Parts: sequence; structure tokens; C-alpha cells
Amino acid sequence: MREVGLKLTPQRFAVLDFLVRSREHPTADKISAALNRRFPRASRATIYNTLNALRDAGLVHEVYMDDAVARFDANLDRHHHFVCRVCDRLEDVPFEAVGELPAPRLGAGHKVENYEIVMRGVCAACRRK
Amino acid sequence: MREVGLKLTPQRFAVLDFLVRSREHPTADKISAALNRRFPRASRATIYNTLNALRDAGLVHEVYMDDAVARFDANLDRHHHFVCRVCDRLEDVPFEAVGELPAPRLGAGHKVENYEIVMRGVCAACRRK
DNA sequence: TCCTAATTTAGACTTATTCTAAGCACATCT
DNA sequence: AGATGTGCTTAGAATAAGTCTAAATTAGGA
Repeated sequence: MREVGLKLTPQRFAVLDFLVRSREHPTADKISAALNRRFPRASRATIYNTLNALRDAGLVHEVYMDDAVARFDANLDRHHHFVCRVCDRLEDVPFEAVGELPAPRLGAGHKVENYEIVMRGVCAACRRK
Repeated sequence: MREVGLKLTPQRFAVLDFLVRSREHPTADKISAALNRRFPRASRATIYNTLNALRDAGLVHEVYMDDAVARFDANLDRHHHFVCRVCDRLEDVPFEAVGELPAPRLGAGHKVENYEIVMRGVCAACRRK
């Protein structure tokens, strides 16, 4: 974290640590709830400050998916997303599961710098029910 | 609109009409501002009620893209999206510009019902500057 | 025309997030 | 060690997007 010019405080460490261990794209609220069950506690403002700082430093990604809450993801590998329409869970899909796309022909000279695929459907767990 | 069981009020007509003519994925706020410059006016609650009714009826799509505000789109053809990182504009990309994707191999038996591609980069207008 | 359920409305409310101002904490200089 | 400064944390106030409520209005069928 220091490499990107951020002081490493216990709160920041706890937030990033939680995100790295989590595969569930937690919201700020989930992160807050999880942290405040143990040490160190962090105020709401700190959670948001930290998440914004981490995002600006490129250490986490902020994603919006089908609703108005930000979700955070410490997976920096290139990947796609899968959203289950039953349980609403958001899951990473490794880039290799799909492979490189043919460069799309965009009429008016837009430059595509990167892309991601958002897949929707029913996840394995929900299908079993 | 009647076909989907909705009474056709002037407010509803105005909202849908505005969306159909618009290619810019307006937010509720933009729609509200546009409508309230002319007849019929619509309260904030009506704008939201109408947008939700139209979305539930499948006449418009609600999309969230990189921030916490809903944008609406009356383009019902299958399409992808392009987001300009300079002007933040959100644009539809016709499905044919990319073509069908190879079915991704999703480890755990998820069922992909559909997908969209979100491309990011710089749009033609912003490139010219 | 009349009726009724559906719709509209203003304004209160909720929820997610940001801002503010005050206090801490730690690194640095002396 | 003591003084200083910058950056971090905090509680709580403020904002923004969207929802809810209850009363008044209206679309569309009988």
C-alpha cells in the first residue's frame, strides 16, 4: 500500500485484507459490518475514504451491477462477470473462460481500450433447487 | 402500452416518447428536467413510477454503468454498450458489430441466459480533441 | 354519463455516499 | 524529549437518488 503513497493504517489494512480474502464483491455496508465485529473498528467515513483511496490507487475495482450500490473487488486479473438472476450474486469469470474477442467494428472511430462481458443467468447453486 | 396492461396517461406517453427519441440513456433526473419544460408536467414520483412500470413491462431497460444512477434505454434490440472514459457518455453498440460469442465454459454448471459486452475507451468526438 | 380502480401529486422518508470540523498519530526537525 | 505538520479517523450533519404515503384526480369500461 505504501508503494502507492498511502499510509498503512490498521483500518486500511483490515479493509484491503477483507477484500482480498473475499470473493463476493461486498458492498461498503457488508465490509463495514464485517470489520466492526472485530478489531480494528472503522467508522463509515473511514470505510468509504479507504475504499475510494484504494480504488484511486488501482488496488481494488469498484463495480456497479444492476443496482445503485457500489461493490468492491480486489481481483486485479482481467476477468468477466456473471450475475445470477435468482440470488443476485455477482461472480468473477476468468478471462480465459471466454478468450479474446474479435475487435468490434465501431462505426465512428471510437477507440476501445478494454472490454468486459457481463453474463446473466442462473448459477449452479440456484439451479439445484 | 395498453397491450401490457398500463393505462395510457399523458405523463406516461411523454416519458416513453422522450426515451424512444433519445439515444443518450437519460437518467430519471434528465427525463424529469426535459419533461418539465413542456406539457405535461410530471412529479418526481410519477417519473419514477412510470419508469418502473415501463421497465417491469419490458418496454425499457434500466442500466447501471459505473455510478449509482439508473439510466434508461428504450432500445429493445439486443445490443452492447460503449462507455467513453473522457465524456462518460454511454452508447449502444449493435449486436452485429461483435457477433455471437463462443459459449463460455463456466466451471460449476451455471446457465448463461444472455450476455452483453461493455466496452470502454474514448469515443470519436473526444478523440478529435 | 357514471363508476371505480389505477394514476398522479406533494412532501415525508430511506438509503447510500460525501462532507465538515475536530481530534489523533506518527514522522521529522530541533 | 518537545514542537510541528501532514495525513488519517471520527461522529454527525449534509446531499442525492429513489421510494412511500395518503389524498385528489383521471382513464377507460359499463
